[in-house]
Amino acid sequence: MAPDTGDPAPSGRPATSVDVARLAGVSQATVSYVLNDAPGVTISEATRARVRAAAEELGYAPDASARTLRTGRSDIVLMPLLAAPIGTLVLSLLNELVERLREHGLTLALYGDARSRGVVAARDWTRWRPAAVVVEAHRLTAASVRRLHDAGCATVVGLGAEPSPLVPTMVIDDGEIGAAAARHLLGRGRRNLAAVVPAERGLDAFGERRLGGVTAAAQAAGAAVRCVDLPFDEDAAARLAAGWAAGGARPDGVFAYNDEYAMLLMRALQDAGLDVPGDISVVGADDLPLGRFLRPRLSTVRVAGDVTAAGLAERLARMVAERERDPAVTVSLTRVEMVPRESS
Amino acid sequence: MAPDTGDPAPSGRPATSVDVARLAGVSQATVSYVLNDAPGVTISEATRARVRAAAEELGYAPDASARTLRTGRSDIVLMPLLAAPIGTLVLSLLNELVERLREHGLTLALYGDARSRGVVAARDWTRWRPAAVVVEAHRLTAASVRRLHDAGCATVVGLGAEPSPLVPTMVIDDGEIGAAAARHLLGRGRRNLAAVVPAERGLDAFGERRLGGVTAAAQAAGAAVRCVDLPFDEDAAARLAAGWAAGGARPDGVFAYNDEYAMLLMRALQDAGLDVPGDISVVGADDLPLGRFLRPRLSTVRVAGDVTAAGLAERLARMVAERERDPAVTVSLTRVEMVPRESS
DNA sequence: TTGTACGCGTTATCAT
DNA sequence: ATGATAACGCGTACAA
Repeated sequence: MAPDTGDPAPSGRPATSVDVARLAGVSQATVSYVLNDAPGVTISEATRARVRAAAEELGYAPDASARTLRTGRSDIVLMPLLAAPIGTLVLSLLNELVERLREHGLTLALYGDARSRGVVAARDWTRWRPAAVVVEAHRLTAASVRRLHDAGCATVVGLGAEPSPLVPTMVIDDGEIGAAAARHLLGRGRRNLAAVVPAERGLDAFGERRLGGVTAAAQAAGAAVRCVDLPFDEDAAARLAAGWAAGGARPDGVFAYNDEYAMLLMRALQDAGLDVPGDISVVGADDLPLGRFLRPRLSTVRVAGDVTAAGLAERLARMVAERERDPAVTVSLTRVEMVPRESS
Repeated sequence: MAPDTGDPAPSGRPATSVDVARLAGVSQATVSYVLNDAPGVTISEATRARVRAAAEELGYAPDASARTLRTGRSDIVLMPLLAAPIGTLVLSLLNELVERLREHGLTLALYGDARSRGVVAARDWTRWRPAAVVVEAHRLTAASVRRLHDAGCATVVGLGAEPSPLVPTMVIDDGEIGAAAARHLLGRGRRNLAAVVPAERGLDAFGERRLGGVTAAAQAAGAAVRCVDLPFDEDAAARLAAGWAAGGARPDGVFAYNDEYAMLLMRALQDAGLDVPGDISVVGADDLPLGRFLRPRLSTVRVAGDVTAAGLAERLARMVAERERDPAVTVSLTRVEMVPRESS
């Protein structure tokens, strides 16, 4: 561990701008001007240097609350807790997103209040005077958006399946995922489709959307889709597969909610003596690396391949800077791509 | 969408405690006393009711920065960005952890500065006067811990492979994972072990630790361990498997860095005509649900099965309340459990 | 460049 | 027993 040569004066409380001013022999105002590169003030280079040296020597870092209190706006991007589905997408980017936001001077704060919405929630969110609030669009109301703006929030960004009429939205279109899978299966000549979704639906509107996409695409092609609720459980999958193996109304193409469900299902089908894709084609979603280790390799729908944390952070920073409030603005987080492999 | 009956007066800027005082016909101080249930002051129930009603009517929420500025401490738990390995464990709990922290009045803020450490980093972290900082222990130094405490931080919690001499630590003991796997393989009569770890080591001291555990356990039993660097890549795995199938010095038991590596490896071994576990036993780590869908089912080492987000939040809240600073305090986040299945 | 008012909630001190 | 007054924390920005 390297020796830690930090503050030469690790004494008592952190230094304030007054301390810096005293050490540099200038006024507190000058310190502020220099360190913020304030426009419209002229300060000699010599003074600037003295101030900066003093700040460095004292290890000065401006108190965020004091600055926020004065300016009425913090550098916080507040993300009230995301419900599971959106969470998985964003969470996978989280590590890098945080870092990238930092490069734009923004701090990500997570807020845990999954159940409240509307103005009641907005009251809470405004307590830190965030520069931006990024939240599932369905938790917003006209009044809550107004409240956030009134509190100095530069931009309120919605997340959801479709553009919000209230705020600029980042759209996560799960319907398109199901649709891509369905079109693929139909293109392979499958006419009798099934969609396997988690048994506990309603918990996530996610599966619902993916299912909706399948249905729409199939109907457009005049094909049938049946929906199968399946707990994530080997026994349940085995029962389902046994039924299909026994010859009951067996689909010839299945879209699974995600790759994990696809793997569960494929395993069960094979154990029941069915051939994949001979008897039944299987398509998953999310493109887990593990899908390639199956035999046959799992076909899947890849999502958001080109949505990078850097890009998101960049976009967010711009929306803050420009106080973007136009509900017509939408950013699509889901670029969907079918990845055909051997299972279909 | 429900109608949003929030503030009856959605006017201009958010209400302040002065507004509440005026409406309730009391002083600003009284508002503070009432809403904070201040001890040592006596205020009539009638007044309390008036204050609360006024606050409710105005949709009053105290400004967090003002409160922080005054008290010198915020309700923020700051987690400077975590490097990959620890990230996966914590990240999986993140959603719920955030919510649970909220129940204790704490807000989680993520901070993106992965590369700085010591006092330089601590300066940055103190800007929000966090109630707690939770960070990888190796990024701390004596001076930085002092700085954090000086800035009012109630507790600094380290994360790491071993207890830190500086702060109470949450220990993630990866060595024990490798050791559990090795003991299991040895107990199955395997004497010629291999550990498969990611090719780009050093990037994560994680694999290093798991490997160390394997080695130690094997040595204790007088068995051999060879270390194999493997890129996460089907071709590389195929080449490795082909070599072993050709009869070269083939191990009879393999511990893979994690379940994903185990799946990659098992697939390659089987494709190369080797029998698992007949020729080679395979053990992974992390207990991914998908391991059960392999044939044979994947044996694995389960980690942190009983570390819940609620428990962590509870612990953290207590450490804040008690200003826990004793480096002797350690919380183990890794309870390791061998889960034998068919692959070993 | 500097003096100073200001933003808002907390708490010690003082007055009924 | 109840509640008001006022100082304070720290950085920012306007008037001087």
